Amino acid sequence: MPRAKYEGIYRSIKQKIEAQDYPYQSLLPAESELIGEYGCARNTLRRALAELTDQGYLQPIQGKGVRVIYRPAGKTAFLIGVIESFQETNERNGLHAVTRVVRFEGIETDERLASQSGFMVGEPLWAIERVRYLDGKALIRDVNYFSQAMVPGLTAEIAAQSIYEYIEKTLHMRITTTKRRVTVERAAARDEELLDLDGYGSVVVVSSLTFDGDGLLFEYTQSRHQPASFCFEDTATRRRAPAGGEQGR
Amino acid sequence: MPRAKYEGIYRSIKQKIEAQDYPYQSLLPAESELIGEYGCARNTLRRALAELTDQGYLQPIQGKGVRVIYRPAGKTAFLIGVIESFQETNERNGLHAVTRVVRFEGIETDERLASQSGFMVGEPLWAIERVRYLDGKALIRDVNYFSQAMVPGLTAEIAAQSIYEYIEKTLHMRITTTKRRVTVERAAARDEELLDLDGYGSVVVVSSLTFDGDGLLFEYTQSRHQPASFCFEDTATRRRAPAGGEQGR
DNA sequence: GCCGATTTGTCCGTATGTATC
DNA sequence: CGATACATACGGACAAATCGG
Repeated sequence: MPRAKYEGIYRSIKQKIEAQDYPYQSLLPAESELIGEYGCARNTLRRALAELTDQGYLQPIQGKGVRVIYRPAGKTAFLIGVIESFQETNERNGLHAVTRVVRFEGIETDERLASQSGFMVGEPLWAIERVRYLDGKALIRDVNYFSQAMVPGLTAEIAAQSIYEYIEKTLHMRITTTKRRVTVERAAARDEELLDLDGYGSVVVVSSLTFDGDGLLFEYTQSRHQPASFCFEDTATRRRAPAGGEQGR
Repeated sequence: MPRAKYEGIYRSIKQKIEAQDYPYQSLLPAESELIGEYGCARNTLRRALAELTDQGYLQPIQGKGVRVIYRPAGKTAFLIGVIESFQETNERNGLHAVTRVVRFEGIETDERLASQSGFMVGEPLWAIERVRYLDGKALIRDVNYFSQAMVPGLTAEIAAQSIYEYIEKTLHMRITTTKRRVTVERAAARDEELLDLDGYGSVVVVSSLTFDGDGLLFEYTQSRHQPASFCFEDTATRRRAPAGGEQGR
């Protein structure tokens, strides 16, 4: 069960929202009521609500209440603000996935890679290239670089399964933060060769940096997607002032 | 000035990180020290740190400290988890932008639009189509639908400037939450006609729903980008367990 | 391996400010 | 104006993880 009380509350409310027990556009019961229901302090409840707000489920309105702005959506390739492995994503969406490893070797970080990734020049890395098939079509080409020092004992066999599972279950390492950047590039020759591009001349490139539980970089990955199969969702909130100057109003 | 104390602390620390006063990979001073420095309660400081953690600046490590994982990056088209208007984005990046309105009319929500956007069938909308030029090249085609009831008095002239500025400054309405979805589509005939696609046969489509301060939907937009000029960043954090079951470990 | 100091994580209770109705 | 609801801030208590002796 959830280690933390606020997390249990978070899950409970999230579940009620998804079940439309708290329907779209309705107001949640007041904080004071929820506090009674869950038997917790105000701060604890508010922490749970804050998380749901960040994920685009709720919208608090001062002096009025907390509005539900979640609506059931179609299946998507990514969850909002959450790290998921390729495996996990497809299991969640009920798809049959196959991975083929087309390259696996030890290399040393060169200048170009260092500037892209943030690894030190000369640091030994595992360079892995994999093609991901969904329902028989080659849709994603992943190029991973893992620190050899931080992820020892990696093999092509593990790469064919789930590297994340190996890292978490076997090495007992915690994956905590990932920074992603999404761009679109013209398809390289190797993209054309390995992927079913279906007439698209371009690929969606998701570049990501992953940090472990100590805040140390251990992975740099370029994930190149066939465009039609790519989808990404995000929720943003408006901050106070647009950076520059504060005007009175 | 920042209304809230935690926000001042947030900005101060953020600025020190960006100035590499707290360098990449270093540990922040302990909470107890920062509390002394800012003269605040622990919770207040922690709120500021939490925000920086969400934005990918910090990585807290229980029992150890808080690690800085921010590195100065190149200019990007979008900020992480923050709502910005087209105008604001380009001012921040020092680019010269021009907007041309190619369509402006009142319509009623039909079935198809209702299912995409969440507006009620029959609800009167403003339908606006605009092309955005950066340094003389047509890079973005925006198709906006605004609720007439919630955004009265909209004109083509305002659309040529900044609709968000009109909404916030004149209507005194607050923009609070935006849900975005990023996909890639083959270029439509109208994309080819209006945009400088530079040989790309596809466009990046950012569909977004925007809610006002009361949690009510007032805008649905499709923003179609020339692929080369598109960039999107995100920071994700790993949650406890992958949904399914809790295994002991 | 244990213990104690340090540091972050969670939770509580309370007081005050501010927006809505 | 008062009642209600969310927003901010404080201070304290204990738990859990890390690290060094």
